[in-house]
Amino acid sequence: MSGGGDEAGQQTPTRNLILDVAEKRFAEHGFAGVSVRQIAADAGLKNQASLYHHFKNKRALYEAVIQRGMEPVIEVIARSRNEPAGPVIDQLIDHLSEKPLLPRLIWRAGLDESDELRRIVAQSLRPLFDIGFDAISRSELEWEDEDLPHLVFGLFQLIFGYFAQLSLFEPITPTPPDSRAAIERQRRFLKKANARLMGRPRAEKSAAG
Amino acid sequence: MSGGGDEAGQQTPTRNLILDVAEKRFAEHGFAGVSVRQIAADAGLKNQASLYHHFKNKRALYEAVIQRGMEPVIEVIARSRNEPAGPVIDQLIDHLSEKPLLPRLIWRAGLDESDELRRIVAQSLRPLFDIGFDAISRSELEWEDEDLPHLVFGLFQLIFGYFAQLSLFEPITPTPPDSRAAIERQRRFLKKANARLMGRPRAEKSAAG
Amino acid sequence: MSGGGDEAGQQTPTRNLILDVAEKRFAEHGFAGVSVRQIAADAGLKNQASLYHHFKNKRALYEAVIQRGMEPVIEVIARSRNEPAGPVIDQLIDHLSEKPLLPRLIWRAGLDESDELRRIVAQSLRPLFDIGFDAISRSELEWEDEDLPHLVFGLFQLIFGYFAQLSLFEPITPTPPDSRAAIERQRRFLKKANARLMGRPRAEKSAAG
Amino acid sequence: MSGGGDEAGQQTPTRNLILDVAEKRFAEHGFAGVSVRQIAADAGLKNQASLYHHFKNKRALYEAVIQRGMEPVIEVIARSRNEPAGPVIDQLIDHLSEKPLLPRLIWRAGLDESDELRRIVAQSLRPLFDIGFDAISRSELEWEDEDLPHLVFGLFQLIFGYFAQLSLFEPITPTPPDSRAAIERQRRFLKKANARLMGRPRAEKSAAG
DNA sequence: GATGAATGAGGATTCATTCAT
DNA sequence: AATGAATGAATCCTCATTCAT
Repeated sequence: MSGGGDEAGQQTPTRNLILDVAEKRFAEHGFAGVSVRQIAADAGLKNQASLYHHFKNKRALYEAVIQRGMEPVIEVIARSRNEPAGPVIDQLIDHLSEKPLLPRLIWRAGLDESDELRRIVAQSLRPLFDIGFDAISRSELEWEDEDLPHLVFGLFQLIFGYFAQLSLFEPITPTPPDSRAAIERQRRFLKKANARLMGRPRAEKSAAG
Repeated sequence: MSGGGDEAGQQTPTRNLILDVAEKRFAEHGFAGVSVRQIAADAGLKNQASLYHHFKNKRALYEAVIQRGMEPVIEVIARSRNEPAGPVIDQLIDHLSEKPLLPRLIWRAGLDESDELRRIVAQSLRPLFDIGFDAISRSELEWEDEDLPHLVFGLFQLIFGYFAQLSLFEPITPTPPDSRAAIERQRRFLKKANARLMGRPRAEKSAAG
Repeated sequence: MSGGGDEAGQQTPTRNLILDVAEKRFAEHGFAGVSVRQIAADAGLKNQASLYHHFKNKRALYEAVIQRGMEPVIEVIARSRNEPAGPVIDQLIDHLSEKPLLPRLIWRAGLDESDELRRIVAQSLRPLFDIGFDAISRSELEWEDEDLPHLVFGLFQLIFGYFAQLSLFEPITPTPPDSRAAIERQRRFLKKANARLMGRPRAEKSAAG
Repeated sequence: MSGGGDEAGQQTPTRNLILDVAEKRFAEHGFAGVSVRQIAADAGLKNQASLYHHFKNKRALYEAVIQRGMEPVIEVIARSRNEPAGPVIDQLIDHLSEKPLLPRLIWRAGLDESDELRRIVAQSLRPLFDIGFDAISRSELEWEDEDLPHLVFGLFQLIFGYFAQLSLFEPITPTPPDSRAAIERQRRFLKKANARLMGRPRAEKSAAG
């Protein structure tokens, strides 16, 4: 849960600076769309060679970025074990909306590239999925067992997808999708949607009965 | 001197062949992750130069691929006007699962690149969103007006996201996410989810009662 | 004196059109600086291939342009045989200032490229040089025989150089170097310079004495 | 990330070597007529990429070549301030004949390309023109004021033109135009011509009187 | 006489990476 | 820890040219 990783991640300031700018670039343009030169330049290095002092190669840098990016998400999730879904969603939204690069980074990594990368991401998301399963199993709703993975994955799509693909949302929303207001609407929407999907209907039913 | 006018799209076989292989590559690796050389080679061209007879440059080819890819989706949607949501979902799933490259292509284009590309995609999705609005407005559910865009966008995420990010789903599903069985489960899940989100359950409930 | 050349120069309108636009481009950017594609496009051809119906290859086109360009210059010079230098200068200036591409074309060809080209140009200029020799030999001035080629070549430089390198003249002239006024000044200058160089001054001197 | 600041011109040996071979090539074939690959190869680089460590791009290299080439010319001229025209001509001839690439380089740059280049050249020649004006204004000759720029420019043509277009001179000279003998003849010619143009005649007149 | 298509070679430039300093 | 220099391979794209139609 510490993250670990190939080179254990020493914490020099330059290394962190590189990770910062790389995160930004990779989130925006993907692995293949970014050059080492650009990252080095953004990090204030006068030479690309310097970067190789901190990371074995471009791919290692990419993976370090992903790993570092996933860490806080994992923490948020870990902290939420045994909490009800509502607060988890809240915390995820808080985190994702404060670090807008993160969802795109994860989104891309899941879409992109080698098995290796996807394994990292999938593995990191595992706890989130588990929480989902837990929460569902505590609720009394008529989903069949075989539906559960689809439901969990769907919730993941709803939560992360919004922040990852903000720009596609733009044409149909009155205020910019990354505005405070829009994010709060999305928060409310997600909670309602979650409630409906997770079985509030039943509650309503019993209330109605 | 050639270029294949922006939207004209003459239908020479070579041009189509190029589009086919480019679609595959772009869907798999994204714009920056594919080289013109590779596409040309895949298309059986002895030389990259030949490709430039059909497309002004790499980007133009990419956009042509997107445009061609979006077309059938748009048709499916257009045909579904005034139909209930259920069948629309069915048709979308049929289409997306038969053309597995398409969702990833769209997903990437929405994530990626220039405003231009995103405009194409967003514009193409517009009718889908409109159908969503229509369907919702006909249902009797307690969504507030300002929630509607979020709901519509959420449904889009649920439908396309599954096919676009199959591989992230793999660790938590018993059968491969692109297997017949998994797709049918996803279909059922989507319909149930849609029903719950859209509020139809109520009708069913009352009917059942 | 007809020009002749490799392919005898049929006179189709397209061929002439190509020559026109090629002349312009070659004069402006030199042989290597122009692409066949550009010339074809300028000539309204939809395809570069069409150009090869009229000229064996790029080089042949270039030579045809030079040859065609030199022709009228040669004629002007030929007509001037046995005339005094003054009128020859006048006619040359008239011609060069009306066809501003010509001097640059010749200038470049003399500077550029293969022996072949330079031979064409040098050969075409031969009569001009001969006229120079004639005129000088008729004047009574103290140039020694071995100076004569230098003098003749110098006059060539003065006459053609002005029009070929207008832009270098720009910073030191009050009116644009290709303006009517500037050209008339250059005309007057050339005549005076010629008179001084060729020895007419003497006549003036003796007249003055 | 490198680039060799616009006018800084660090003096690494490789950089100078590149400049040397580029000067030669550019003088002979012009900007468009030379490939970066050729220059890199001539400079002993195993790879074109190395060249880009020293110059941002081909054009920057070209401009550096021009700038470096103009420098000594400018110095020669600067040193000659307030000297009579004769010695200036001598020094220019010495310099130009020892560096035979230079005149062609300048000639081409003045003929060629972007405003930028021409500005560099024109600006560099400015002092030469000024010296010309000075010399003329000290002589007592009947040129009218408005003729002066033309006269100065004419002298420039005579001096540089010979060396720039040697090959056109070849057919009419007994010894090769770049032979010692021919250059000395040109030197004598230029001085005589200068004397005649600049008004020494008068001096002769007064001497005769 | 004109054109669409194709192609080998080469254009400039950038890639990620290494190595000596 | 950082950098200047170098490099092989690859990038996208254009070159001049040919050929079937």
